[in-house]
Amino acid sequence: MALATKELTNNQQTVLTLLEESKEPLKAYAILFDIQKKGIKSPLQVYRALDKLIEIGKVHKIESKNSYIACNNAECSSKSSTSFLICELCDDVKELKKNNLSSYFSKQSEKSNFKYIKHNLEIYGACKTCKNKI
Amino acid sequence: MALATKELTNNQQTVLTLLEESKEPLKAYAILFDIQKKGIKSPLQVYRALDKLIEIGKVHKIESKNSYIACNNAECSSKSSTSFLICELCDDVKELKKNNLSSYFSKQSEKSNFKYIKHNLEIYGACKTCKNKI
DNA sequence: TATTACATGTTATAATATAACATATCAAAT
DNA sequence: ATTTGATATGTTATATTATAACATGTAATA
Repeated sequence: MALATKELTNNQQTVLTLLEESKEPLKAYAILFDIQKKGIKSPLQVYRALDKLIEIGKVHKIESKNSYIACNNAECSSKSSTSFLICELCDDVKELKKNNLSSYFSKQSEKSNFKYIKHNLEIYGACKTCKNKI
Repeated sequence: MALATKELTNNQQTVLTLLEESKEPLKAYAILFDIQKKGIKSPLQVYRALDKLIEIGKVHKIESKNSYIACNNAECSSKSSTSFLICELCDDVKELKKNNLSSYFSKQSEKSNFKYIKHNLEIYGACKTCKNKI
């Protein structure tokens, strides 16, 4: 069965739904806390679901925040590469979509004789709503 | 006294020297292990030294690896922003220096109505030495 | 010399993530 | 229909990364 249509397991779907409904990135133990009523009892169950969801591109990890965010895969420029805009005032996180960053980074990398495979970009600043407050 | 010439404390200098002499990024507890003979006994002493060194731009954290690397500040394009080339084969890490990434990201961010302040970029791929092995 | 701002030392604990192992599920191959 | 292989689960324990809290020290300065 094709990856795209492969069904998720219960645990994976439970974690994904929670992330999709969340307005903000969630930490693993926050996820655990929120879904204990659905039968998930241990951190490992959460981490395993996250690992799988990340692997298939449904979820990304925001490394500098140890947080996880659901991805609208259709609009995501890449399964493995990630680019985020992180507001330092309100902690809002948005994905930078439909960009040419990969090809740009690939060229930049070549200058250092480095073969680009994927990237993680975290841009910190002020979001639309907060930029006026500065 | 000016920041640039401000002297480091013993703990800070000990941690910085270790990182500067290391060929690879080090984790906090690896640092602790390596310098226990120099009187540093607790994780907190390491983390505090790292915090300060990061603040003044002498050290960067590689978020996706929970590792720390010394920075040759003179060549570093920015104290607060970081850009790394990380080899997935040998784990070698190099800083991307003298680049125009900040202005590029600033423009990209504007398209999303986001005010750029700083960034962290981690590019994964194959380094000069390893790219032939793929 | 009192004040201020950092830095230190120490113990304890919080937060994040994985190891190890026994079972279970389920589609595909025989 | 059964065996196989790959993957997921449940569970307990533990490893790894990082901070809280608080008492003390140090050194420049007002």
